[in-house]
Amino acid sequence: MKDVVIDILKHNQLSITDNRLGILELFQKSSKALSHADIERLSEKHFDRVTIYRTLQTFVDKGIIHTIPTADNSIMYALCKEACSEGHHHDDHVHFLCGQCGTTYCLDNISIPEVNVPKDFIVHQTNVLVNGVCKNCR
Amino acid sequence: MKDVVIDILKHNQLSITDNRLGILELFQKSSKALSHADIERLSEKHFDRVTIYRTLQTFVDKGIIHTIPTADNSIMYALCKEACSEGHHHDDHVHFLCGQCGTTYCLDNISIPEVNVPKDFIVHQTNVLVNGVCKNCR
DNA sequence: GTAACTGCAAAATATTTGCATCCTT
DNA sequence: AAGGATGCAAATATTTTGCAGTTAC
Repeated sequence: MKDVVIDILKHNQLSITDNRLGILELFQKSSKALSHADIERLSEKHFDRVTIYRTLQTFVDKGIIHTIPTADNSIMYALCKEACSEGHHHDDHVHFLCGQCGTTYCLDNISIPEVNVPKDFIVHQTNVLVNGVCKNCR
Repeated sequence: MKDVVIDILKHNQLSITDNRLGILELFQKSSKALSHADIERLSEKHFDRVTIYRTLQTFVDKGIIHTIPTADNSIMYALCKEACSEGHHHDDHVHFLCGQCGTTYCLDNISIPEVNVPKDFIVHQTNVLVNGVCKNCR
């Protein structure tokens, strides 16, 4: 586990620090997307609020995690698949938000359907956010 | 124009006030989605910041406007189609966010494709957010 | 040793709440 | 007249910035 996390940091030319290891492990351990508040709450050692902001931003910039647009506009983060690289995200999977427990899932296996936009528009990326009830809450 | 706006308010048992008329007209006039900041900036009479918050919330509750989940997690609002009613939104259209000018469009004519989720999940609503470049910016 | 990272303080920004006043019906 | 809507002040919450001290390499 820790090795994987260290590898990720090395691959992205980031120095190995407690903070980054801890936060990245949280993502590894979690099958769900995490908010800034989740991270503050879940991490055993207390990480400074500001450092968490900066770490998350760094990870997003490096393509290690991605943000998820949610219906209630809270910011959620989740690990990217390998295809992501700096400045270029390819998270073309479906996100599912459970209205009961508030959990956000990345449904990695389900690919995004083609969406037809007007001819004059250029599509870079498509996000699909499904709201409903997850398997644990029904 | 004003008549339409007044009708909308009446249909929703909301009293007719300058504030609501003004904000609702902004949405009518705009082909794009608006943020709280947009509304503060665009409205001719200065509306109190707090009142705008409350008005937007009221409109969302009543199903007059809906929020749009954006990739950068700013909150955008746009008029709902008639099918929306209190507590129940049916905005199953595609939202398009232009990375150049930052404009959010509701592509009303383009319906949401079916998304297959795991059998254990119940789908209530699907949002599709397309990022790219709009016709004006290419 | 040096550059990058962190934590604290504080600034800037965004959102919510309470309450007295005003406006719509 | 009565209830809802507004605006102001202020409380909270969220995010950003500056900087000095610490850590990774």
